[in-house]
Amino acid sequence: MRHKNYEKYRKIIDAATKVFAKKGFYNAKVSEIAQEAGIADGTIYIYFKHKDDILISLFEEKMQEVLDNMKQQISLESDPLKKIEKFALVHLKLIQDNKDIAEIIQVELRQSSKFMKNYHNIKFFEYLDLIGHIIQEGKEKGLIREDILPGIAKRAFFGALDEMSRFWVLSKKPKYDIETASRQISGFFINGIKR
Amino acid sequence: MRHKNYEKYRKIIDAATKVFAKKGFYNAKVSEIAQEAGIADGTIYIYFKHKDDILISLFEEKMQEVLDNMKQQISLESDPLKKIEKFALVHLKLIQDNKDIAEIIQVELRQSSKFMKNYHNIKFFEYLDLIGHIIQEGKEKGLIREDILPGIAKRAFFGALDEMSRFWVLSKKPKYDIETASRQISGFFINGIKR
DNA sequence: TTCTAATATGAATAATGATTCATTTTTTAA
DNA sequence: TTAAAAAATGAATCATTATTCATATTAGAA
Repeated sequence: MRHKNYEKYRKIIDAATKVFAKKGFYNAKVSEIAQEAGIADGTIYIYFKHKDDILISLFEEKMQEVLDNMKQQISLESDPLKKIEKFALVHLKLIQDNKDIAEIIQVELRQSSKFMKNYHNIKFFEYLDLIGHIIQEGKEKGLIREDILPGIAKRAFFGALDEMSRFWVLSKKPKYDIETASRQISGFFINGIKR
Repeated sequence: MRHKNYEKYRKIIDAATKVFAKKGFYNAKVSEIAQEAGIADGTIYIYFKHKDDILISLFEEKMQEVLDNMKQQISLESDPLKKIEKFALVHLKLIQDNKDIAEIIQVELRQSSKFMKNYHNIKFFEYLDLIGHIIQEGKEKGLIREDILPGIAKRAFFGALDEMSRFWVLSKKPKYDIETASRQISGFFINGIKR
């Protein structure tokens, strides 16, 4: 699919991002996406098999961007504890600069587990594993306590950031600025796990 | 509504819990809920205004239970740091013993923000505030650092627990047992915020 | 330029499932 | 015991929308 006419494929993805973010997957009409993209309803079915397929593709595209960006930013730091700080900051910045992505992650990440039992969200696991690897590295360098389980810690840290962004997405006026929130969260996470 | 015949009201709520948990709100048919409850489709509309109303009522009922249970359990501890440990343990236990509730919280808590912009989820905020109050108390007693912001910390802590339960709900075989997970999470949270 | 294949269109289809309501059953109280 | 009210039933309605497809447009090759 994605080769024929990449421009139009992108246009549909972008339109769908907006519409899904505003209405949620189930309340978004395919015709709205078409309208937002400035094309006919039927055209969508040349690029995507069905509505679900739009969501999955969109999610993977977005996650890939996020992933690439995060990897790049993290690679600039060498100290694992600094990497964790950076992760928090970059994640929350991303959410702030791109609420659509945040909403999609928030709602659709949960949806997908329900309406597509078989769709395994590889990209998301990769994202989680970025954190897992940092923690592993920290343990190896003796910076992080031996008893910390990366499988739990990575989820806890992601969950903390994710809940914070859920809050932002919902409230009109963010109560805390990115730097404060990110400093607090990575702050007590790091204090909590360091040797 | 909820006075006429509380038994049947409960029966519908219970049926809906099962069906929503299995299929998710949008894929759950009202007729399935009726069937599960052993009543006619139309009967549901005697007790609830519409499908959304079932979800909202159900959510509030469940949250009330969770809230009462948690308050009770926490009150048994006097040390704020112990209360935090207890919170994690009770939360995760609840999830394990009652996956239906977990799934509803996971998916519908997010949904609701989308499909009912006006529905403000008071019960959920109350739950979050339990954590907030504990942290406040800990600060007052000089057990928790002065610079910790309860508004951020409570969300981070809840988020950590919630992401952990998401993982459980999704995976067939839980990889970590409740005690380990809860000890880890409350462990590094407490280490992270204590003075 | 002209023909063909690839794309795009959007009106029509067709399935779905929430909600209603005329009818039946059950409960209440006189 | 009986009549009125309340509760329950489930078949019929009715709106909603994803998807299809016959037709039209565009692009590319010859």
